[in-house]
Amino acid sequence: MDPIGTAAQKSELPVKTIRYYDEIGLIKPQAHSEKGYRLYSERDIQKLIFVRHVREFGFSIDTCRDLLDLYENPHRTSKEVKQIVAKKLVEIQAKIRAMKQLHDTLARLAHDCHGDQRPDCPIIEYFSSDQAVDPSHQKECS
Amino acid sequence: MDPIGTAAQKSELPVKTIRYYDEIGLIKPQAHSEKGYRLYSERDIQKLIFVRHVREFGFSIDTCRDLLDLYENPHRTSKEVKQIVAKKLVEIQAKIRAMKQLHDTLARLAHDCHGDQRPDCPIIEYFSSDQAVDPSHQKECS
DNA sequence: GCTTGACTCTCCAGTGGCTGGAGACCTTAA
DNA sequence: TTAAGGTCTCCAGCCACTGGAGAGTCAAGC
Repeated sequence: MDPIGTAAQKSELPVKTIRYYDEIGLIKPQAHSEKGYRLYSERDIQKLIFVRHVREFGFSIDTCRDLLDLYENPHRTSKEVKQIVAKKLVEIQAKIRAMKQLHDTLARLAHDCHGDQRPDCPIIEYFSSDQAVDPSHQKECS
Repeated sequence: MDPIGTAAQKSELPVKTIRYYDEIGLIKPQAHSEKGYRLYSERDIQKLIFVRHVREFGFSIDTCRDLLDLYENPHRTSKEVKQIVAKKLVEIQAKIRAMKQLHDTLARLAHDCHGDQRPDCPIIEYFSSDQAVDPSHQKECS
């Protein structure tokens, strides 16, 4: 049973984040010391590592909850897990497409811009124009 | 001189957002009515549209401020504008690369997962393993 | 003139997922 | 015994809004 600092080292998560996960009920320490210190079991630390990985893939805390439930449930089906991941894959694909559009439009504008001492600038003109439209029709990272 | 609702229609921004831009000093209305209603000039509305476009490309409000200054400044150099865009392009490229990594890793895991009624699941195993590393070494959209 | 409905105002709270800091308490080693 | 470091709770802030309450204002129709 490790105090929070040790759990932080083992899980490679900040202490603050681990306390936050406790607060929101994502991962609660198995026990508390007499003086109220959080005490994390090895199993708890495995869960912290699990959540860190899941978060690194951009899943929300809510999805972490779902995946953690599946992780803990011996009667889970791989179908459930795969569905969650498949949905995320579609999201990621959409974001990549949108960001490529943003990139290409910006790159074209930058290419057309002289980048010299004169004020004339197709980039500014593009942002000013009434016709300019978000090329992806959705915001980056939204 | 339009009240905020009309400015919202013309700029295609929510009323709340326009009030927020006033509050943070990004775009202040040219005038106020006797009763304290915000009144936006055509120039103000052009700035709102400008900022909407810039935001749609994922630039921060702070960068909007910089670009708005350049937009307003007849002595700007296109070099300054191009530098800002070039920096953003590098950011976007990095994010696209990172997201592609995430995508490919997730896609591989999904491919390897049977997605049936059994609990065995390479996705869960990957998230559980101590060795699993964020393939991009940076979080999505951070 | 009166009512109705749409518009606007300010102020406060919430979003997600933390992060930082204050101030108090606890533990451990020299 | 003292100092350093760890931990606790609580509150505030980040970004860029968004939602809602409650009050005031405006324009149209009767």
